[in-house]
Amino acid sequence: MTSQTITDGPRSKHAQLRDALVELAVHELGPDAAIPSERVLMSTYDVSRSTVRKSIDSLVADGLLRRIHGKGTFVSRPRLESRLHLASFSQDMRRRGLTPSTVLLGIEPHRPPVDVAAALDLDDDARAWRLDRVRLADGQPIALERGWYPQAPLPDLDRRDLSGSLYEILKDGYGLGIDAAEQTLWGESADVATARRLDAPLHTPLLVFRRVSRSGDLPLEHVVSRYRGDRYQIHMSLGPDALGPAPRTTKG
Amino acid sequence: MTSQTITDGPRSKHAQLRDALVELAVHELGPDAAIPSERVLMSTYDVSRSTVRKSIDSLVADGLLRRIHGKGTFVSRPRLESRLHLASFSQDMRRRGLTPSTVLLGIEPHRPPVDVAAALDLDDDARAWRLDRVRLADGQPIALERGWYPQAPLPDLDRRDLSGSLYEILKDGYGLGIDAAEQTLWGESADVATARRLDAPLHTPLLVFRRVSRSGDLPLEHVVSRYRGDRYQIHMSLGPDALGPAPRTTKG
DNA sequence: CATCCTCACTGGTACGTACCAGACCGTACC
DNA sequence: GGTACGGTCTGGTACGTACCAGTGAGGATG
Repeated sequence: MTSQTITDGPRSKHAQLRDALVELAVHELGPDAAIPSERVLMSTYDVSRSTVRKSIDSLVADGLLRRIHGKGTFVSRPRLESRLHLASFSQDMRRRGLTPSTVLLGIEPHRPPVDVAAALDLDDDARAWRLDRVRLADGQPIALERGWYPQAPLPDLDRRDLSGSLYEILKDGYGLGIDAAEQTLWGESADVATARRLDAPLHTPLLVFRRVSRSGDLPLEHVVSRYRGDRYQIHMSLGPDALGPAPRTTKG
Repeated sequence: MTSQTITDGPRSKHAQLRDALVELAVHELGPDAAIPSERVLMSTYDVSRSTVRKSIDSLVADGLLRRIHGKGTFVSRPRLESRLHLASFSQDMRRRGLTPSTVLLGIEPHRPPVDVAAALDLDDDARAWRLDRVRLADGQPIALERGWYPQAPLPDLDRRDLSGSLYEILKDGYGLGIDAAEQTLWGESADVATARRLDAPLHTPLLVFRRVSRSGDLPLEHVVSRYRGDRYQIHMSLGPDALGPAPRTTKG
């Protein structure tokens, strides 16, 4: 029984309930199982129905649950859960039913390398925040990230709480929501420093993402993330709408 | 003036309001403009605030609007069109400006492993074609593939010319075009046999794709491809679209 | 036995209310 | 002039109520 109670506090009730439902769906129930009805959840957690619905709404949007009118709300098949889209690490992990956390290694202003400066549209002598973090899922190290962020639009970034979703800080703290990104992916093998940070053996295969993210036309992030290839997988659905009208595969 | 009234009827109010807001945001306002506040929209359209919020919620989820607490709700910049590609190796390489070629290692009927049989909807004792190939780009080995194909819908597959695009054979030879796939990607490190086949050093980082492809409801292919992580990169454009992954391969 | 109807569930829509929290501006104060 | 404060905008959270609509089981009816 994990029906922890929902309390008033800094964390919203629907966020707490959402976590409880993820826990329930992933760890106690399984794919295709029905979760308790909305009215049952109301009394179980002592919240209103609109709060229950808001929690479920977000999990449906994330693909973890699906609703069937007149029948109930059900846990989705895992393979439909994770699609490759513009998600932050935190969102990504929650969608997989894992609890994200972060170890902050450091944030300091530095002069970025030329390729980073070019990607962020910075002058050669400009400085930028250099943020190093280890990202964990259920307490296990998954990824090592080095991100670069321009200083001008993001003053005092070093005074923020950088243990959570940076995308939420950008959006809620600066009004700069990430809405597009270009990403390149390749493979590497872990060197000594990376292996130590990820608590992994030397030469562990890594999935390396280089991402440049924008808010509108403004480049806000250049981040290289090294994921443990043995613990992290990417799922993609290549659906029929991806093919376009032509019978042969689309180009460009 | 496009403030059409919201009426009771078969179409929900929040859906009508949503359309009205799209019209307003796209055709009357523009990027970065503020839409009327929620309380103004309430009285303008004579609906409750929760209905207003529900309409805005869905447009925020779609990326058309963004909210800033204390300031207002604003029209987003148009988001990237992102489509994914269901490309074969041959198509993929040609798009990169490289010449694809193939070394056929062998094709034989075998009893597939249980996970493969399950993915292909085969009985436990059924046999399937097992096809091993090395894929090259401009003469250099890039990927090692092991594919499984059901025998029943694909008689005489072993008599075809398997040095080119298998997807073209399926489509032109059997009338079975691949129109959907599920793909999973992770990292591995090359073992001795794989390294030799790819003419690569031991422990070369690999990008491993497992793909199950379908023609309609019929699973036609289960293939595991091991790409050299140092020679092969994947490039993708990511939009905020929750539905829309968008791997777009480019030259690495 | 088959069919229809009712009823008790499920989620879906919509309302109104209350209060909290962030952003901004003008004014009073130092 | 600069600062602090308060009023008043903004969106955010949460409650309760009412009723509509789809589903399915079980009983009444032919």
